Amino acid sequence: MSPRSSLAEAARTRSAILARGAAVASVEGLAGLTIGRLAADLGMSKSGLLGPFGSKESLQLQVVEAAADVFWREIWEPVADRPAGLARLAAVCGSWVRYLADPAFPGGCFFVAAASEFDDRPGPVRDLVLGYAERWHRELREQARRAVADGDLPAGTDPEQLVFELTGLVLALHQALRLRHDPDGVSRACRGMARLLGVPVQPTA
Amino acid sequence: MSPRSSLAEAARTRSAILARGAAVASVEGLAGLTIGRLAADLGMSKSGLLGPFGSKESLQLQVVEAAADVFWREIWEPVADRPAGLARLAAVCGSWVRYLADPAFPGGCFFVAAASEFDDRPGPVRDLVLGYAERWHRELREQARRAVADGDLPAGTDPEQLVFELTGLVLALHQALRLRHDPDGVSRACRGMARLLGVPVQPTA
DNA sequence: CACTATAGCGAACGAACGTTCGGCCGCTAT
DNA sequence: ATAGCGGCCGAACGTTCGTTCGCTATAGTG
Repeated sequence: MSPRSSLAEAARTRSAILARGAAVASVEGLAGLTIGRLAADLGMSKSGLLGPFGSKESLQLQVVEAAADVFWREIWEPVADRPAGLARLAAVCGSWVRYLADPAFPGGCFFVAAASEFDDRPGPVRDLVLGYAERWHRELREQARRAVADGDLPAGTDPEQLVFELTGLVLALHQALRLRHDPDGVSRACRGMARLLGVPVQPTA
Repeated sequence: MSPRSSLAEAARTRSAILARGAAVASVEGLAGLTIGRLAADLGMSKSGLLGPFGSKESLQLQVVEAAADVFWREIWEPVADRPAGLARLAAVCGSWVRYLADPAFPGGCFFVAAASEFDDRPGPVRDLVLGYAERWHRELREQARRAVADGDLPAGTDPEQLVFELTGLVLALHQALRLRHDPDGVSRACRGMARLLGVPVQPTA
C-alpha cells in the first residue's frame, strides 16, 4: 500500500501477513489458507506475499507461531503475576474463558481449530501445533501440581486428570459458542471449572 | 471395477463412495475432500463419481448423512435397549468412549472434526452438522432429565450442564487420543464421566 | 430379440492452486 | 552522486480443482 519501503516496512508487511493469515486460518482452516486469497485481502501480489516465506508450509508454520504469541499474550501474561498454584490456575481459567468468548481471531481460538484440523496429518505443522499444545498442558499441570502440594486442592487430586477435565470444558465451550451459538456456554464452563477447582471462576483476567 | 452394472450395482457404488468419502473426510476434512482424490481411491473417473451426486456440496451433505448413520448405529443402537434415564446415559457414555477409542473412520470421530471445521462456515453443510449435533445433544439431555426425575441423580442437577460437561470430556478425549496420542485418555474420560454420573463408566457397549 | 434407460468413462473447460523468474524502483551506504 | 541491495510486482509455469458434455456398453422391458 504505502509507497515507501524499507527494512522497517518489510517487517510491518510480514506482521500484517501473519496477522491476516491467522485470522483467515481461524475460519477457513490452516490448509484452506491460500496465497491468492491472502494476497488479495492485503492488496499484494502472490509473489510479493510468498517472498518472505518461500513456501506455503513455511508461511503456515509462521502463522502458527504468530497465533501462539497472541494466545500467550492474551491468556497467560495477564495472569502471570498471580501467585503460583491454585490462584494462578483459577485466574488462567477465567482468562481462557474470556478469550474464547471474545477471541482475537474471527474464527475463535486458533489452536482449537488447528489441533482438530491437523491431528491426523503428519508433518511439520502438526508437530508445531502439538508442541504448543504440550507446552500449554505442562504449564497448567504444573500449577495444578502446586495447588495440590499447597493443600489448596484435596490431597490425592491427580493434576493430569484435572487438566484433562479443564481442557474438556474449554473445548465444550468452544463448540457451544461457535457451532451451537449457545449464550449460556460461558457460564456453564465457569461453573464446571469452579466445581473442579473449589473456587469461583469468572471470565476475566 | 466390476464389469457388470445394474441398479443394485449403482446403489453399491454409491455406498462405496460415501463410505470412502467419510473415511477420507475424517482425516483430510470435509472441505479437503476432492473429487479427483476420491475417484482415484475407488478406481473411478471423476465424472462417473460425481454423476450420482451432481455437485461437490451435494456429495458433502450425503457424506455427512452417511457418517451420521454410522455414528448412530455404533453408539446409540447398542445401548438403546437399556432402561431410559441414568442406566442408558451411562451406557451411551461408555459406548461413546469406545467409539472414540476404536473409531469407524481412520480420522476418528467424524463429527468432532466436522463440527470444528464448519463451525464458522455458513451454508448447508454447517446447517446439517449443526442439526445432528443438536439432535444428539437433545437425546442426551432427555436421558439426563429422566435420571434426575427418577432420583438417580442428585435433585437440582441441571441436565443441560451435565450434557455440557460430558461433551467436554468426549472432546478432551478426542484431542488426547488423536493429537497427543495419550494412552491414558480413555481412563481419564471414563473417570470424569463416572464422577459426573455417580456410577462407573466403561468403554464398551 | 430389438428397445430403452442409465451407470460410468474419457476428454475438455475455465478457474484457482503453489511456485519461479526477471525487472522495476526506492532505500541505504559509499 | 551513484552503486548496490532488496522488497515487491507482473507474468507465466505446470498441476489440480469442480463441472460439463458426448459416448459406450450393459441391464432390464416389451
